[in-house]
Amino acid sequence: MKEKIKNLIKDALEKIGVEETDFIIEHPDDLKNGDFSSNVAMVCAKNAKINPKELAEKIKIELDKNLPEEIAKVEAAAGFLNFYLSRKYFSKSIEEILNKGKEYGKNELLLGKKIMVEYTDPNPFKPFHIGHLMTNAVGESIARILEHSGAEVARANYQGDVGLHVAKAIYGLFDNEKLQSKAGSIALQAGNIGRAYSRGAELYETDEKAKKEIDEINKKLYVRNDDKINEIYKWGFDVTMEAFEDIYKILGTKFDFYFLESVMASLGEEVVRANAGKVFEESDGAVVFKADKHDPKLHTRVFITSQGLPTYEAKELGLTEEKFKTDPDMDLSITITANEQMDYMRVVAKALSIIHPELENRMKHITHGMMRFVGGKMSSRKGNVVTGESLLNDVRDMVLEKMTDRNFSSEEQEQIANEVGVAAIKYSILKQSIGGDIIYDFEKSISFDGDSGPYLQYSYTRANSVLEKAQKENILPDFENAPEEILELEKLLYKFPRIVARSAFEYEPHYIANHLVEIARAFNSFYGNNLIVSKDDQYSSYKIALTYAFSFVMKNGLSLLGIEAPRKM
RNA sequence: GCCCUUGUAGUUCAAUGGAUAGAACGAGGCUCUUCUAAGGCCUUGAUGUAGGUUCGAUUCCUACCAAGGGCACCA
Repeated sequence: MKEKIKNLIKDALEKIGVEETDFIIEHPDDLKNGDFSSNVAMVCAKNAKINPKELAEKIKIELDKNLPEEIAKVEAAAGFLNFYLSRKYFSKSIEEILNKGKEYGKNELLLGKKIMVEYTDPNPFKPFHIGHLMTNAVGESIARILEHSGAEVARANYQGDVGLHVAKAIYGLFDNEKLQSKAGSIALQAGNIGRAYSRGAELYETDEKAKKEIDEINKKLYVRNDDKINEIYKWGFDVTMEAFEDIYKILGTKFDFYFLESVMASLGEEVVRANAGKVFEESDGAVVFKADKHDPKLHTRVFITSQGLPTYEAKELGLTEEKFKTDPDMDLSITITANEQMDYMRVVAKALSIIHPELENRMKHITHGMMRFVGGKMSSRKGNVVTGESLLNDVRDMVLEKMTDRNFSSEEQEQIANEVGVAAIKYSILKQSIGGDIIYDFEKSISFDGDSGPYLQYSYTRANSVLEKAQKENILPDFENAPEEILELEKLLYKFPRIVARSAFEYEPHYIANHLVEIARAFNSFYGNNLIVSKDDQYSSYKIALTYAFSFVMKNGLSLLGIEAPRKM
């Protein structure tokens, strides 16, 4: 449609004899200004030496001579040209949504592209905290949006199975043997290991003797020569990894690849050694990369310590090579982390682009903001981080409380509560642009009013109830006999595919989240002002078709945010 | 000190260089004998400061101010 309007304007300009300059066709922010608008008169006015308003008027007159049936009217206002689409156009767009169903909203922006997305990255032996929840929500949504744009996406998770944090956890487990109990659920055992880690981390800072022992355990872990440590390591690793899987299941993520730091360490070290003298140089006994030599905005970082151990930077080199080994034709490798890692990822990327120039444009680092807390410094109090699991449980319990007056089996109740809870959390993360920090407010993240995940789900279930009633009363959807007035809901629904494309192009899920709130609001308003299923209403069939269209778009949109759409709640 | 990110209603967020800067929460009022009131309707308020580019700047540029992150052997 956009192209069609553009061509109409081009023809009109030619007929008037005004030279064409670059102009745009866009959806105006406010529906009052039409369905499409163009700035053509303003950008061309200067060359044509006419007042923009006059030029807009002239173009309008020319356009009016030959309007296609999809356009109801053209208006010249404040120098803009506003196009109003016709009833026929909207009826057809509703028909299109119903025909495409699940496929509606897909685009071919990335057709045939192979993309790997790495996200979440929790560390075994450490708690899965809400920061991981945030990366997971962002990563899963971006993965789905890319898939919806035609890409073949592989999901990857990179986990720190070696390092000081493991030694701290193991020290904590030795320190308090109760925490080693193998009784109870996986979640319970993993929780104990998390507590052991917190304890170890605290003692490492405050207790000299503990610090020494933890460093000792760390060395033994590296060479793997202590049976007692190896045994507890294996148990702890298995338990925490399994606990992570349970969380992924609730969150709706399934990874295709798992990369472990212990494996990347030696691979990365090899890469650094192979390029020593060329890319890397020695400095104070360590092997470093002086990125500032290549770009003054970057800085020097250590890749291999003076102790001879590879750092995270070196491991990242190994990781990137491994990722491209899974598929040498991969078009893009995306890594999603918090923005505190931005600067050194740039250094790593610089080193990589020198070693592997062919990969330079095939790597992308997307950063999201940090989780901050409102009303309390939870993060600064050691061992008092909000774990993903506790948050999920709290939210689920709140939902259950709210559901007491509904008639569901306990099984149904459990599932719905989980889906609604995850929606509340994910939406509170994804509703805003991912770059900025998120001020995490527990009360708000589980709020079910207004601008929230459950609000979207609730609108969807309402639509479902309407459709069930329509089936019972045997009224079928139809697009032919539509009311003359074009509803706001229709004007929002047909924009969905463009919103998805923009989200994919910018790697920003919040455009979808915001659009879903708009259509939910429009639907709820429509629902409140109309009896949709009614034998006495000649437009009932059209309204039912519209309700179907809404439910498809809402379900598809929620799915792109990684949120389930329950039929009832 | 240097580099990166961010400054928009009381609060949390929107706004591909365009029209009267949008929502939500909060506060106040109305609204269920109708398809789920987790809803709808109405009222209330903002672009950090100073310049610049432009027909037009929340958006781009410069300086300043403020917040957060990073800057050699942690990740």
